[in-house]
Amino acid sequence: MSSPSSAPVAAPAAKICFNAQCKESIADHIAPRRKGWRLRSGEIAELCDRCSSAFEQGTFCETFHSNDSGWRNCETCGKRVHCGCIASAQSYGFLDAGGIECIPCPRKSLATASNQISSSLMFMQQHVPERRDSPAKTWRSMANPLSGQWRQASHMWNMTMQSDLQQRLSYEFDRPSSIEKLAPGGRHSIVTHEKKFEPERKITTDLNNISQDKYIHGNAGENDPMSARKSVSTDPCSTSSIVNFEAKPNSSIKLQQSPVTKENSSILISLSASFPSSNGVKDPMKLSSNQSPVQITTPLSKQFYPQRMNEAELQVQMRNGRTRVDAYPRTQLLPRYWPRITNQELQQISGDPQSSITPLFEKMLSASDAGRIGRLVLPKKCAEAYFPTISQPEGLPLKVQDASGKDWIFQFRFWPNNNSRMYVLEGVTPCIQAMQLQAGDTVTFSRIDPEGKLVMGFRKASSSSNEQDPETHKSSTDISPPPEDQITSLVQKDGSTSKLLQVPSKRKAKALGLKSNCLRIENEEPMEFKLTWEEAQMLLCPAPNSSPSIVVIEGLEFEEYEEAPVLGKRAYLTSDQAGSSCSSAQELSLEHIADMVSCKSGVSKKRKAKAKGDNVEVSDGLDTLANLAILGYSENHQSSQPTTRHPRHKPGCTCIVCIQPPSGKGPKHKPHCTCNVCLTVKRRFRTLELRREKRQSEKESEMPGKQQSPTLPPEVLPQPGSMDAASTGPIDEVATQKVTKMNVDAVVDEASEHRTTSASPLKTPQIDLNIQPEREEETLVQHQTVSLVPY
DNA sequence: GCTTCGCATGGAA
DNA sequence: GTTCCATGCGAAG
Repeated sequence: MSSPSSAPVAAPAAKICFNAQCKESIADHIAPRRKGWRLRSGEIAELCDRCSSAFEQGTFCETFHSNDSGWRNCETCGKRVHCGCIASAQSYGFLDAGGIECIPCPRKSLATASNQISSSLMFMQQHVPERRDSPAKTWRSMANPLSGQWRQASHMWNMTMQSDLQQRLSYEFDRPSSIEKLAPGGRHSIVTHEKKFEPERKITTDLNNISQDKYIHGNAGENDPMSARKSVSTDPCSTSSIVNFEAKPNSSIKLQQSPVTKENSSILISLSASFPSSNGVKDPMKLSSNQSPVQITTPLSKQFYPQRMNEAELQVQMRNGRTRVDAYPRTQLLPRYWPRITNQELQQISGDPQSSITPLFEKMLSASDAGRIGRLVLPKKCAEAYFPTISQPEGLPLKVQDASGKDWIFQFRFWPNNNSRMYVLEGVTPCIQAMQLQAGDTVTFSRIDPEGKLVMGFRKASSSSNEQDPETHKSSTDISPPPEDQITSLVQKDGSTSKLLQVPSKRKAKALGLKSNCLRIENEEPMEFKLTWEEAQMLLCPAPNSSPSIVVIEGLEFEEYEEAPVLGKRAYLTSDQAGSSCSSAQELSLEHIADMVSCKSGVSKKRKAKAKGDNVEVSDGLDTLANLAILGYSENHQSSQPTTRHPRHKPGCTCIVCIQPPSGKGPKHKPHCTCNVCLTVKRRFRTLELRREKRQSEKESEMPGKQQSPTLPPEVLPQPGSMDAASTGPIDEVATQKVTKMNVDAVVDEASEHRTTSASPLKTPQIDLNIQPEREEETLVQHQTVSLVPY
């Protein structure tokens, strides 16, 4: 350290220590200047010896800023880190799951940590009552699917003891309200952590936090050998007991003796550790929609339903002769049930920024789930882990909120099955229909805290198709967060003329019902669905029950739809009852068309019953396939939330759909209107016109007298005057109107972007915005006789 | 005859 | 071998 005695001899060479609270003079001709932190200017702060030493030793802020605000604790080692000044700005990093971590932490030995975890858990295991049904299966991370860090860490935990411990500790684990309720004032709330470094402080936290911490930093046992301190409190509301696992600073787990042996008592176990919340407000594993990145509570907990579970149920949680805690390994959910909900979905569901949402599980709908029976088979472990305990087969009604905030009442029940139970949610048909779900789609169950509300979200097959097959989690050590944006990026990078989507064949095939004739994918290899843009366009039809509003632009009328177009209906047309291919709209009967249009909810049961044949099954599968062409459909498509946003489009999109106000709202368009909507429509129409002319001229020059596409054999080419290549017969006007009504943008948007962009002043008396751009030459000709726009 | 309910069955994990 | 669960199927309404 420098001292005042080292003051500069020559004044011009003297400098002042950059530390404002020091201001020691530095004489560079006596001793080289010591470097400190990097300044915003890019230079390095020059410090005196004393300050520099403190900085190098990491005690600078402790010395000079101890009373300042901004102190936080490293999520890993618990060390205090000052986050409120530039001097320490590079001494810590933000964790994905929230909180901060001092830089040296990740450098610590992982192997050491792993060993210590083993020993710790072994020790704990010895003190936990034996389970009769403790499976000797490898525990797989149930942890936050968005936390790659934790998932990687937990993946190293392939130990039975972990599994067992996890099962024991999971019960009531992340249920702050219940914990607080059961042990009022006894411990810190999970949700409200304060960040102070208190050696013996007890903070309920998640096992995953601790395990993660141990794994990453490996200092758990180094500085603080495991010590046990019994801390048992009796649940005031039931016979449940609370077992606290406490930890000193820098230790991860301190074993508490498990006191619970009563057959009919429940165990409420929590872990106490000195790893305070990262954000100082909420549990780091909790999600708050206003947090970014999104943090999710690990789906370990047994959901508590104070509003439903009476005391008797709490006390009598035996099932099949087993106690509740011994019932089943609640946390050993199969990977396919791991919630892989995306940030967007979570935030959409959460709504209230003050609430945190805990993804519980998800399930891909089977054919029977999505069928008419109205029974959604629940994975047993999920049902027992996250739903209320039911002792009678009749079960109880369960209120579930969907993503749009609508409440649904399902009957949560079970029936005996092979000395076991089969859990179902009954009465889900309306909800599934409202969500337009089908086999292959995924429903997600989450819980919103603190109210404990069950929320059911969904993800269309299009959104999940690119997600990593959960089965791969078994072997993969590199578990990455859910590819929430994969779909988008996929399409964006292949957005020219085709959408490439991959479907995990195994899962898909299973979800669609191997026993049935639903779309069955035999190949283990990922199946690629390639849709040309034209094909995708042909899948579009107006949303059911949506009525267009007419917008007049330059004397032309356009139909505007509030709801996004429905995709996948082309698939319905591809097979008739006889199984023959039908690719032309005019071959449809009116009934088919009506079925198609009323796909949302207007299909009567009888009609659906009649459609039980291959036709519908094929359509189901192909509908799913067709839906792959959409992005974010499930997220944005909420019939209860009117929007003009096209499902493929993202915030900030300036396309015609996204920039126009909802139908019936906003200013009326006049022929010379110069609003964005009108300008866009005009520009794109001109583009189409120009392209049509260009192609016509090309055809005439290259193939005079021949009106067919060079890529198609003559036998499949449209006859003169036909609507398009797929339309070879007379056109049912009603059918045409229904089939071809679609959002303006859905048709012309990509046409203008993927094709010529030069403008043309050409106009035609009628603009058919329902044309297929590849066929616009024929379509526009057809316009002379077929108008889809009501006058 | 249709729908719903409850259970059984059997393939898959 | 056990358990789970998708689905079939018969009985009842």
